[in-house]
Amino acid sequence: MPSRKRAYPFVSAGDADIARTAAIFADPARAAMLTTLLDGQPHAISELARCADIALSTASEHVARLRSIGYVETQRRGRMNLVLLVQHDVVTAMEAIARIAPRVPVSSLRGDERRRSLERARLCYDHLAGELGVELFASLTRQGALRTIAIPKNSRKVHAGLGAVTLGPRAKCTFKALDIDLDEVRCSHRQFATACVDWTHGRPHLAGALGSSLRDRFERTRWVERTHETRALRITPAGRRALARLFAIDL
Amino acid sequence: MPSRKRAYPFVSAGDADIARTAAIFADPARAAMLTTLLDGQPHAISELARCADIALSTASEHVARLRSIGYVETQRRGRMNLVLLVQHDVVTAMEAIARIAPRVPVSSLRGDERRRSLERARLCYDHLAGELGVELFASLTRQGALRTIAIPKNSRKVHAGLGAVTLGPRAKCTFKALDIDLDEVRCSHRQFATACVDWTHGRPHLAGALGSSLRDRFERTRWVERTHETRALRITPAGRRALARLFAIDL
DNA sequence: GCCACACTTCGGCGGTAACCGAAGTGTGAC
DNA sequence: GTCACACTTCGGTTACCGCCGAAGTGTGGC
Repeated sequence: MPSRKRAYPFVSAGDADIARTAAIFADPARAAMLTTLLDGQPHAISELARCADIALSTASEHVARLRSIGYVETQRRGRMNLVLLVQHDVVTAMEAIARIAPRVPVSSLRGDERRRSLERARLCYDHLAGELGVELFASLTRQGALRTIAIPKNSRKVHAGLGAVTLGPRAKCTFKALDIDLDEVRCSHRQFATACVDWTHGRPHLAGALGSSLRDRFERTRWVERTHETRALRITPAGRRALARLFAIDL
Repeated sequence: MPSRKRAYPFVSAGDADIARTAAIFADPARAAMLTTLLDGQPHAISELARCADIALSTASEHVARLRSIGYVETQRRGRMNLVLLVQHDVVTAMEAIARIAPRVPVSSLRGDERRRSLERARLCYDHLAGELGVELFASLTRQGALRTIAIPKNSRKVHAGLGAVTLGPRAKCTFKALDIDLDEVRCSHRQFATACVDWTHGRPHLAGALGSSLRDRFERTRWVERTHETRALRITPAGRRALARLFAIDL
């Protein structure tokens, strides 16, 4: 962060003000609040304060700032003030930053019930992760809906050993059956489909716009349900049946 | 930036450390240096210092930090120390941040020679912009190599009035003729193809991995040449001929 | 009316980190 | 050797901004 307001150097005239924007995400508390908001649901400010482990007054100030730049909108519900993420490109930016970010060491949740439910099925930003996400990715690849492209040998940097993800020959059919309109997904300005390595299983799950749509589909049809204030997901009986029928997955 | 080292809140355990990573980009000087480095060329530290308008000693410190986290590598050349961007996902992150960033007001370069050459042809991060970039985008769309998808009416947010960009029916043929391997381009982890609105012309030019490849092709064959220490590009006579022949463009 | 609760605003504190100049290191030219 | 030059390291300064608690506002319940 600048220690002094500087004149902007020539190179950035007419360009985007990257520094000022990155500063929004550069605070742990704000980043935690935004991460919570990535799920697309409205959250009370007090809840965001708890997520970020800061005083309510501080959280309120952060929300005011995020609102002033148009990232979130707030809506009074009784005496609560619900916060909703409305600038969807924020998701893209956070995903891109996350790709080059080191992982926060996971130490606090060892061996208990909570950890097991997170390993089973959870949200990773706004897409499905955990065993559920990993198995879905594998199934979609098996049935030819997704294709992973091997990295060419002359590539300079190998990103966690993963190639790119594109649609396979059966994509249209598979996603149509899931009521997902691929053209509409493409219209989101974020990375269309990408693989994200799961910290619980070390195998890839589907991220990007397509991953988000898939998660949306799973939630709308109540194949999975949110659990209170964690990112763990509960797979419903209907979800279990759908997984077996459509993806040959038995968790 | 944190004013105090905080315990990371629960929500981010196992997740990426977004705040610490965003902090790298959150300083105007570092952002300017990185923007300069986006062109993929090696730059001397003194040059970066000039770009960012800071003391050499400060620039040296920034480079040391960027090197310690693996974003750049340095290589001694005589008494100079050349800096090269090696973590390519940094480009993606900066592009994603730039998309949601306000523009730096462009005031200092009105009406002079420099401005005109920037309007003609220049780099926007690592792809072609200015009249050249805008006309190329239009030509590629005309000949069916690119296709822009209209935004569906129910979309919540319109991003600068632009839909997504995908390949058109003639893509394979057109890009093969340019010696661009689409599968290889797909392997980069960044957004495959996207439209970026040009600040000089208000019309889109091609960004993303494909835009970068195109720029690379134009440079390798010397259709365009860098000018010293600005992002303006000079179109060579060979480039002019190629533009007329392959794209029916006459600048 | 009264209280409880969710949030907002304000004042003041404190620590991080960006900055610079000066001194130190290493390379190249002569 | 001597000087010039590109960079590195160090010490000290400064200012931004994230933080909190306290006081203020507005809504809902009784």
